[in-house]
Order: sequence, then C-alpha cells, then structure tokens
Amino acid sequence: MDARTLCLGVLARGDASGYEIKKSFEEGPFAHIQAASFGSIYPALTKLSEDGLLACRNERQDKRPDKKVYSITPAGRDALAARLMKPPADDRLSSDFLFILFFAHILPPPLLAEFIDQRIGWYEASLERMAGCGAAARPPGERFVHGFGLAWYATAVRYLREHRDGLLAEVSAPSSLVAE
Amino acid sequence: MDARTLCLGVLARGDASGYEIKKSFEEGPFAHIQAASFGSIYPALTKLSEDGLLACRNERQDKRPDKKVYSITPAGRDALAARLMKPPADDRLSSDFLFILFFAHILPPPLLAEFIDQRIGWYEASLERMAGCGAAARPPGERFVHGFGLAWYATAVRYLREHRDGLLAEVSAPSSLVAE
DNA sequence: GGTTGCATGTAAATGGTTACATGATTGT
DNA sequence: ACAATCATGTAACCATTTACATGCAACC
Repeated sequence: MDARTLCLGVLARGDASGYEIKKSFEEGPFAHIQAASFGSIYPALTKLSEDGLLACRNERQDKRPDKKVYSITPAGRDALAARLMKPPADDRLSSDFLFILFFAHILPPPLLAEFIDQRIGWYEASLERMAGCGAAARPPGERFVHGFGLAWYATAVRYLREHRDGLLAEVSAPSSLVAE
Repeated sequence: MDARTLCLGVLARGDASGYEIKKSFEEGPFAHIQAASFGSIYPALTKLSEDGLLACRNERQDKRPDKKVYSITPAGRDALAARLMKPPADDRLSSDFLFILFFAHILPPPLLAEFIDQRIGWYEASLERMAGCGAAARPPGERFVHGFGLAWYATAVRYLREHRDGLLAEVSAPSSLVAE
C-alpha cells in the first residue's frame, strides 16, 4: 500500500502531524498491518497537500517545536474511498526470523535459542501493547482489525512457546543418531 | 531480506534454476514468509555467480527451453551462514486487506462482503496447499516453519469466519440506531 | 486460436530506506 | 553528560516492481 493512501487513512480518523502519523504505524492502530518511515511520509504529505487532498495549518507549541497539522479535505476522503474499493493484494507475512529458523540446523544452538526467546518476547510485548489500547476503538472495522491482530499475535506466541524446546532438542540431537 | 540471501537459502536446499527459485516463493516452502520476483532473482543470481558464491551449468531439455541450473559453493554456504547469524528484523504482516477493513464503514456492504469472502477463500487455498506438501519436509527447522505457517493460516480462516457476519451486521445497522 | 506453463533476461520507472542536518527539552 | 522524545525535512542510495522482449509446447 503506497504511503499516500496510508497517510490519507490515518488522517481520515482525525488531524495529525507527520510525526504523529509515524507513531500510529509504530505503536498505534496500524502497527501490525502496515509500515511507513519519515522518508516516505513527509514527501507524501507534501504531495497530497499540493493535490488538494489535505489542508495544513501551523500549530505553535510551548517548549516544543512547531507542528504542521494536516486535515483531510472532502476531495481527500473521495480519493481514499476510491482507493479502498480496489481489490486488495495478497496478505503477506514478511519474516526474516522464520527464514532464519528454516535453516536452524546450520546455526549454533545457543544463538537459535536466543533468537526464539527474543521473538517470543517481542510478540508478547506487541500483544500487551495492543490489548491495552483496544477497548476504545469504536468503528466496527477498527475493532475487527484489532481483533485480528490480537488473534495473530496470540497464535504466534503459543506456537513458539509450544515448539521451542522440541526444535532445540532436534537440532542438538540429529535425526541420523536417533534413527540408528 | 534481500534477494541475494533468499536465493542462497533456496539453493542451500538443492540446485535450481531462476524459474524454480521463483516457484519456491510462490507455491513452495517459502511462500508464506518471503517473496521475490524475476526482476530481483535473475540479477541476484548473476551477481552471486560473479562473486563465486554460486556455480552455474547449462542444462539442455527436450521440448523445453534450456535451463541455467545454479549450485551453491562452499563460499556461498559460508556467506549464507554469516547472514543468518545477524539478528532478524521485526516480523511484519503486510495486509492491504486489513487496512481496507479498518475503514469498513465507508465501503458499500456488498463490496465488503465480497472482499472478506475472497480472502477467506484465499487463506483456505493457502492452507490446503501447505497441508498437502508438508509431510516430507525433513530438517527440523523446515518442519517448525511449516507448522508456523499452518497455525497462522488456520487462525486467519477461523477469525474471518467467526467475525464476518458480525462486522457486516454492524456496518449495515449503525450503532447510533442501536443505541436509541 | 487462445491461454497457460516453461524459461531467461533487461530497462525504465517507482518508490522506499537510510543517513544526514538541526535544535530545544526532559529525564537518567 | 548523555540519551531519548519531540519535530521536520532532504538527498543519495538501493531495490524492487512492472513492462517489455522472445519463443516453443501442451492443452482446451
């Protein structure tokens, strides 16, 4: 999904600055489904403003740098709606972690254990973060997506916990020995 | 994960042509965790051969175009192992589908239903494809990753099936009406 | 006769990441 | 004193996607 549509989507929920948009992809409601960096957000915001899909106002703050707060325009809402009606691409899990685990047998077992434990921790932290901010998500679509995220993180934690020791044991004691 | 490492990984399991490598990311054992296109595979293969990490031989075929079959060299195995020991980046689900569902309330309900049903079908097809080719995956790492994929697809199917009707009902009958 | 599968490759265009540049404030 | 948070932005670099180019065989 391109950065422009992502920004339009965030702003359809309420006004925000570029910095705040980034946060919504890191810790906010989109954290588990999409990603965006400053380098893609700021140019996208500029372009969308030029095209009349966003309005921008400057907000002065005490003890903090100024903010550029963007609002979606009616034309912006139309553009977002049009984009959302195009059939979505396939869902894709991008996991360097699983690619590495695929070759578990060529890794030193202690490193393997470290990778798995760290990933369990990461999934648990994600789960807690999501569980905390969930109740207030009002529109049905948001609740649906939130629930999907919870289900997926919970599955990952459960799977990793249940199969961690088994994998480690198999890697340490090769099947060739077992078979003999 | 860069295309070069991906190719090294596939070739560590056995010789293959560029075309066959692509297939392993579409239907094969890596389908649910990584992706790669011809435009990234072929240049990667050329570069890896130049660097001495791959060997290449031409294979003539009856009634089929010639193949360039690549084999990983000892240097290639070393490079792969070195790369696999670097701590992996965060796992990321990239889902245009969920981004769209987030804004379910601004979509026409029939289109919403169509998107969900299609996605259920897609996840079920993926699940069947994976379930079929699973038993023969011998190394423990491969079995672990395969199991993870199955768990994740099954969770997705279950969640979508269980919440489909609820979402559709909520979107069609806004909560403001229910509250009155 | 059209589409799909096999098979390789290039070039242009797109688009994103990473690193840099700046600077005040708050917390350790 | 140092790191992190807040805040915006640019530019170089990197990589991938997409489209193009080619061609035979098999199947419907």
